[in-house]
Amino acid sequence: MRGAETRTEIVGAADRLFYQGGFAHTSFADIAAAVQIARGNFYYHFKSKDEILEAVIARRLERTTALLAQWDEANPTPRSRLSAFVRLLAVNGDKIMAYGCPVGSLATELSKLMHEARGPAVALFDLFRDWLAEQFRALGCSEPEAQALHLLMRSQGIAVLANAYRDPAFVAREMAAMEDWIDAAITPQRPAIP
Amino acid sequence: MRGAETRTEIVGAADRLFYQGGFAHTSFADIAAAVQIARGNFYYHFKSKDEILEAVIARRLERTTALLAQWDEANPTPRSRLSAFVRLLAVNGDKIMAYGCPVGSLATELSKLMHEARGPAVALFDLFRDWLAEQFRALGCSEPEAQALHLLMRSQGIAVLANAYRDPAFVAREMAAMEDWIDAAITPQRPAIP
DNA sequence: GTCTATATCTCGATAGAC
DNA sequence: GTCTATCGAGATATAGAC
Repeated sequence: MRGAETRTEIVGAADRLFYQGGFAHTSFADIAAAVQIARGNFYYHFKSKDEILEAVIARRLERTTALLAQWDEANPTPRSRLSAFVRLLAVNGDKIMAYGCPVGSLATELSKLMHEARGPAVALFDLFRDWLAEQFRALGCSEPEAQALHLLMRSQGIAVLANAYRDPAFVAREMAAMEDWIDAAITPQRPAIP
Repeated sequence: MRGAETRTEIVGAADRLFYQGGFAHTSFADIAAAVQIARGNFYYHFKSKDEILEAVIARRLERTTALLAQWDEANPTPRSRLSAFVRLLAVNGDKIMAYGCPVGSLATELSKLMHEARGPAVALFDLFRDWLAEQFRALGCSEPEAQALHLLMRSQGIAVLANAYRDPAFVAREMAAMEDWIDAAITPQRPAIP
């Protein structure tokens, strides 16, 4: 029963290497070196490289779902849950500055490769979008989906520029701006001239 | 003197193919098929694939500089110039939904490849950042560089999600939100309690 | 299950005829 | 300047011993 364990290690290493170096640029030799197994051994666990990618995306979907559930548990109010999302940019700050956002960069790469796994990769965005929309809905906002996509859009823009410029001050400033935008978005609108 | 013409065609085709399919995934065979020359002929014009990438980035820097100058000429006010930047998302809407932003996706890819041309690719961001900051400065804003990076951040986030979801309504909505943000940013602040 | 050895392909790059 | 022919490296994938 060592097999299942090896398979898990392969998927974990592939997940990390696909994030750090991209899917196409990561070879079996790279993964084999990380897991310390022979190249030929891959094909006992996976039929092809695309099948490893499928498993990596499935793993990310599981872990993201678990992360969102953990955020639900740790934060009692929808407002504090939105802050948990914003804080992810700080928690993963160093990785984002080095490699960008794992969700966005994979979706962009698979789009350019016209890879069939592009759809499943975009499903990772769906998880965040639906969870964010749920929070805005709970706060009584009028357009929870649009507001969810707006926050997702900001996180992606921040990740791209954080990776380009590698400036922690930029990330901190834009995180604060996200918090301000959230506060304004969930404040009931008053007419300009009362 | 056909040589210079061929070189220009190679760089133009490489520019388009690097954008559509990514740098690493685009082969000499792909470029050769587009320009209709033999593979071996590349090495009369370029020493290596990296040298073609250098030429592509140089071409993009030139063309972006020309675009910004054209925006300056066509728009008399700094405010209308900022709108020209926003409108780029609509002008290139179909390409962005299909391939993402050419600047952001190249910078992200070269970062993952740890390619030496990452710096020159990020210089494309600098052109937009400095030009945007110039407009905010002309409008008397207090933090023109930060505001420039904020607009750049939004355009990148919109491009990533536009490529993921391919929803023109999302792009249109976020373009309008960018215009609203600009109007609020350039409005002289009044104290909350007059 | 894991290994070694190898087949097959594509890539970037080179050599030399024209 | 452009071509054909080809090299060597590295990729995915397969075959078969253990």
